[in-house]
Amino acid sequence: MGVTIKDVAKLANVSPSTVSRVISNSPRISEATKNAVYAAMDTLKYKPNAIARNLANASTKTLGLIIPNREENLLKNPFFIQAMRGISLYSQKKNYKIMFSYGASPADELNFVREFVNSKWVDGIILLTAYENDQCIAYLNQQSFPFVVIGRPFDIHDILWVDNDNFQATYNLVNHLIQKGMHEMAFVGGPKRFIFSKDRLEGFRRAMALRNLSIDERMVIEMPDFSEEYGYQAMAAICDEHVPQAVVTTDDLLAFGVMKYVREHGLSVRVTGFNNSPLSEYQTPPLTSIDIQAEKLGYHAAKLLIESLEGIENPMNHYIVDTTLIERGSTR
Amino acid sequence: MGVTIKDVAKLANVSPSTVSRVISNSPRISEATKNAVYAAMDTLKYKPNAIARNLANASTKTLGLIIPNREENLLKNPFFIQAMRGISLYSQKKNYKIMFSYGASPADELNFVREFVNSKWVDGIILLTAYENDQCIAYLNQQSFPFVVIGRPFDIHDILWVDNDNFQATYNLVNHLIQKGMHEMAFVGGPKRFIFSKDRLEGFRRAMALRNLSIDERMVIEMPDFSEEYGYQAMAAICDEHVPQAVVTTDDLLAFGVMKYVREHGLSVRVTGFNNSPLSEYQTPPLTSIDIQAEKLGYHAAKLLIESLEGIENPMNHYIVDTTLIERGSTR
DNA sequence: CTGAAAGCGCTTACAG
DNA sequence: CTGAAAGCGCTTACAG
Repeated sequence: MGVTIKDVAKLANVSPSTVSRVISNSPRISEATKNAVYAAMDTLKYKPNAIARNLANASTKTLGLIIPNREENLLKNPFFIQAMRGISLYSQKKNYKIMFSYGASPADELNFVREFVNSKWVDGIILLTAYENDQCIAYLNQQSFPFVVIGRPFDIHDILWVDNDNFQATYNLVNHLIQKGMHEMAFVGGPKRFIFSKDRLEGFRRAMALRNLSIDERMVIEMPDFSEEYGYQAMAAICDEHVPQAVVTTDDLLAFGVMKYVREHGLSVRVTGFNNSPLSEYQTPPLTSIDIQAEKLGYHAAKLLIESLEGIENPMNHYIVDTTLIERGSTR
Repeated sequence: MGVTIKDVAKLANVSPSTVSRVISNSPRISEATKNAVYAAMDTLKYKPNAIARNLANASTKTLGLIIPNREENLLKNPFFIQAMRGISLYSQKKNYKIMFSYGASPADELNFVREFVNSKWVDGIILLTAYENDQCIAYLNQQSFPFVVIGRPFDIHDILWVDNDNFQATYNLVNHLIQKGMHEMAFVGGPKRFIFSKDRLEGFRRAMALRNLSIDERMVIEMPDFSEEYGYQAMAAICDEHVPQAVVTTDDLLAFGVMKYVREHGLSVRVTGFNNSPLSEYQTPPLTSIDIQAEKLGYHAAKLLIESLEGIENPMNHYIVDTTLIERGSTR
C-alpha cells in the first residue's frame, strides 16, 4: 500500500542503500544523485516509515512520561500541564516524540516504567515526581535506563534531575516575612514522602533560626496530602494553640484551606502559598505565592535527557530553575 | 544485547514461530509446548520488542493526540487535562499507548497530524477541538485515516465524534434562568470558529424565543477568544446599552471578566459560566457554571476510536456526554 | 500442532 | 560515491 524506499530507488535508478543515505543526509553522496532521489521522493510522495527506522536504529526518538494521577491536585495545580508543555516544546524542537501514561498509584507508575523500558518503546523516561525511596528511580538505575527526574531525588548520585531550589525559595520567603515584621510564624507542609516537602520545611527552619526566632513545634504541621481540607484542619490545630502572625504553606491548596479558616474566624493572619496556581489570584485576599516555573522545569528536564541521549557532554547532571515570589494583596 | 524470540526458542527447543504463537496466544498450540515456552521466557526474562511487533503487524497500538496550545486557556481550563485523563484511562485498559503533540497554531496542528499519519507512528488520532473548516479533519478524511473528534464537527458525515449537547445545555440553563424571573438577558460568547460557540448561542436564542422573550441584539456579543479581558470588555459594551438582569457566557473565563465588571460597578447581575473550572467556585460570589464532564468526553472518544480500530461494530458514530448545571452562590 | 522461509521497511558494515 | 547483502526482532501464510 505505502510507497517504500524500494520504489523510490527504482524510480531514481539507484539502490535502496543510496536512498537511505539520502534520507539520513549522509555526507558522501553526490549532489546529482541526491537531487535525483529527492525528485523521486517528491513524485512518489514518499514518507519514511518511522517504525522501520526505529527497528533498524534500535532507537525510537521517543520519551516516556509518567504522570502521577492525584485527582484533585492534577486539576487545580497547573504544574503538570505546564511541565508537559515545557517538555513538549523542547522535544518537538529536537524531533522527539512524547508518550505518556497516567499512574493511578506509585505501584502503577512502576509498572508503566517497566513497560516503557522492556518494550523498547522509548529511549528515555521523564519522571514528574520524586518520592522518597522512589521505586521507579531504583528500577531505572538498576536497568541503567536513561531518565531524568523533575524534583531533586533523594540520592542524586549520577542521575539527571531538574528542580527549583526549594530550600532557598522558602528561606527567602521567610526572610521577607520577617522583614515585614512577622516573627510568630506557623508552617503547614505537605507529605514527607516528597523531598521538596523537607526542603521547604528546612528553609523555614533555617531562616527562623538565623534571625534567632523561635519556632513553636506545635505550629509546624505536616499534612498527608495537599488539599484545602487539610489546610483548614492544620490551621484549626495551629490556632487551637495560638494565632500566629503569618502562616507559610508549601502548596496553594493548603493555603486556600488556611485562608478559609482565617476568613471564617475573622482573624488577621498573613498566608503564603506555593506554586502560584491560577486560583491564587482569585482568593480573597489574593494569595501571595511562589512561582516555580513549571514549564521551565519541563523544558530543561527534556533538554538534559535528550542531550544525554545524543551523547552531548554536559558538565552538570542537574539544572536549577529560579523561583519568583509573587506578592499579592499585601494591603496591610 | 536483549534476549530475543530466538533465544527463547532455543531454550524451549521449539522454533521461533512457535514462540511467536505462544506470545500472541494462538489457539492451536499444545499446552505442553506452551508451558515449556513460558518457562523459557521466565528464566530468560524475555520481553517482546514492541517495535519489532509494530513493524511486522503494521500497527502500533498507539493513538496520537493533538493538544491545541492556547496559552491562558490551557492552564485555567481543566478541559484538556481532564480529557487526557479520560483518554488515557480507556486506552490503558485496552493496552493502547498515547503519543501527544502540542500545536502552537492550527497550522502546526495540521503538521503534527500529517506527521502522525505519514510516519505510521499511530493507528488513529484524537483531535481535542473541532474548528469550522477544520484542516485536520479534512486531511484525515482525505487520507481515510482513523480518527475521532472531541466536539461535534461541522460536517459529521461518516466521522467519529463525541460531544456534549451544547445547544441543549444552554437551552436548559436559559430556561432555568427564566424560571427564576430573569427576562432581560445578555449573551457573551466565544469565537465563531468553534462549533460549540454556535450551538450555545443557538440554545440561548431558542430558549428566549420559546418564551417569547425578545433579545436585544446589541446585547449578544461574540468575542474572538476566551479570556477575562474579553469578558470585561463585552460586559462594558453591554452595560453601555443597558444593564441586563442576567448574562449567559459560554466560558468561565469570560464570566470572570463579566463578574469583575459587575463587582467594580456595584451592579446586581446574575452571571453564568461554562466548563465548571476549579476557579469558578472561588469567585465572589461563586460562579454558576455548566460541567461538561471532560473526562468522560475523553474516555468515550478513546472508546469510539479503539472500537472502530478493532473492528467492533458500533451502531453509533458518536456519543453524547451529559452536562450538569452546577448552581452556586444563588443567594438572591 | 509445529517448522522453514519469506517478509515488514529500514540501516550499515563491507567491498569496490 | 554507490551497491549487494545481512540484519533489526518479530509475524504468518504455506506445507507437513
